[in-house]
Amino acid sequence: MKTDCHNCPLRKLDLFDPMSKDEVHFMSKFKTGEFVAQPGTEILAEGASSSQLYTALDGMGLRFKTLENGSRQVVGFILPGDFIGLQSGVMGEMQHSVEATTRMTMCVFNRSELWDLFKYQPRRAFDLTHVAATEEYLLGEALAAVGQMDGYAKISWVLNRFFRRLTALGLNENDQVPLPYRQQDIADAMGLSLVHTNKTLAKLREDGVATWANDTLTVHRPKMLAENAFERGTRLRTRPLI
Amino acid sequence: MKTDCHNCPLRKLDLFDPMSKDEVHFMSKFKTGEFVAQPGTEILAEGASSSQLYTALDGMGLRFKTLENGSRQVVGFILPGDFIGLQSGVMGEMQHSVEATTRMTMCVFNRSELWDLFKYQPRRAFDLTHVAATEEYLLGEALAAVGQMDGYAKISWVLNRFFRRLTALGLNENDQVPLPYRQQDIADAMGLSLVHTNKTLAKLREDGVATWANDTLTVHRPKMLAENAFERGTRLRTRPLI
DNA sequence: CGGCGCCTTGAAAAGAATCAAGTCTCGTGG
DNA sequence: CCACGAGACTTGATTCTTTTCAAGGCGCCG
Repeated sequence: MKTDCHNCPLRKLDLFDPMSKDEVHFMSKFKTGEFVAQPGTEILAEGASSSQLYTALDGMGLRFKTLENGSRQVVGFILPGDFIGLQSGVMGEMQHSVEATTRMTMCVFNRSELWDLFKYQPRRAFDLTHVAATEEYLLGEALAAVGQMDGYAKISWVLNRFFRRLTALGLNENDQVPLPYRQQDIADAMGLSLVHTNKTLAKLREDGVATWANDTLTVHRPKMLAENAFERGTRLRTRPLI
Repeated sequence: MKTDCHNCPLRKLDLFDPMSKDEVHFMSKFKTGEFVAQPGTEILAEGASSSQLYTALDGMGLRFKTLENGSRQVVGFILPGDFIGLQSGVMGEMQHSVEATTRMTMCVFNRSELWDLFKYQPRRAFDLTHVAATEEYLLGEALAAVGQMDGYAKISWVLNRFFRRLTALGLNENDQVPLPYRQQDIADAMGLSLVHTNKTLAKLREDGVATWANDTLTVHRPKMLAENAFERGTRLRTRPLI
């Protein structure tokens, strides 16, 4: 195991709630190892029951559902610190698939030990519920964007969200953040066609708002981007790290 | 308090997981009273931190977010058995508003006692997390429908969902279920305009699939409705009742 | 009886999907 | 070293779904 929980690089970020010594100790016992997924690998499959749960430590991925009619809905983007497998852990099986976009490193936990967490670490159990509620919140925001905004606002919304999340993770350098996804991924997330997504990105570029090229997103006018996305003045919301 | 947890009418349904004697006892202490909301009343407001949490006992309501541009996204429909206020309980404030559509009766819990649940009832805490994960699952399904389906499929999807949920609650009589919402609510849930929603409902009626009138949904061809909605052969999924 | 809320319907306008090429980059193999 | 091909990105033209606009109808309550 390369990364010991005691010097977890993620926990140091302001984005995540601090953890007590005891909690860190519990987590380091709870963590059974590390797992590296290569780009394009499926980490969890929709409908599958996994005996492992993960926390993304490094790299990026995405969550998606495949419909009967063949289309794909991206239900979330996985960035470092995100917990993977909650549904499998508490409901028995995943309701969406998870795939690695870049090379990903993940902390591995045994599902069978999840019960210990509830039994002996109520504080951590509460945090896990917090994580679940946060997921629900994020999905609600996404639903509102997909359901109510037009194309220009949708793309602004998703880029703004990436910009803010990645900035909180300390990955912002001169208003540039890494964004290794494909346009098709963003299209499938926002319920737009690839062509329309592409044209909308071009418009945002022409408008001098943001440029996304070479796996890098550059935001020239952060305020304008946030306005386009109807962002409310939301302060940084800290959350627990599992 | 009118309804004692010991003879809770909801718990008897197959839809909900059984509860141990001890758990029922804990819940009846956890429940501090009952609350009746009149139609149109706001039960919880987005951004507000409530000191009370609820479980819908009777009646129907809806969850929604209001965007800066004035539009409204319905993020969920509340039916008997649904837990209300999870986000407020664990994250400190609600991320969407909750409103009563019909007259609603709710079990009331004190947020301050939620911690006891985690500390002394790990099994119930697990169930609460299960509820949170279920919410996430339902939102994911809705996101896929709103993002990937066309109007006809979206309306089929939401009607089919109501039909199945209400049937599981024992409210199906001769393929008729109560549906006291307005067309605007369904439109705001599926990201369609009121006009288009209305025309699509007319089409489903003409096609002999389903008729929705007088707060009652009649499904003439359940199989066809399910097919239109791209429903996968999902068996009834039981869930915990809080 | 009047007004308000909700449902219904037709016509016009707009936004987004689809169709159809064409370009660029990068890794592979001749 | 260069031709080749796959995958991703661009762009224009056309089609069609969905929205917007506009108006009328129905039922219920004061």
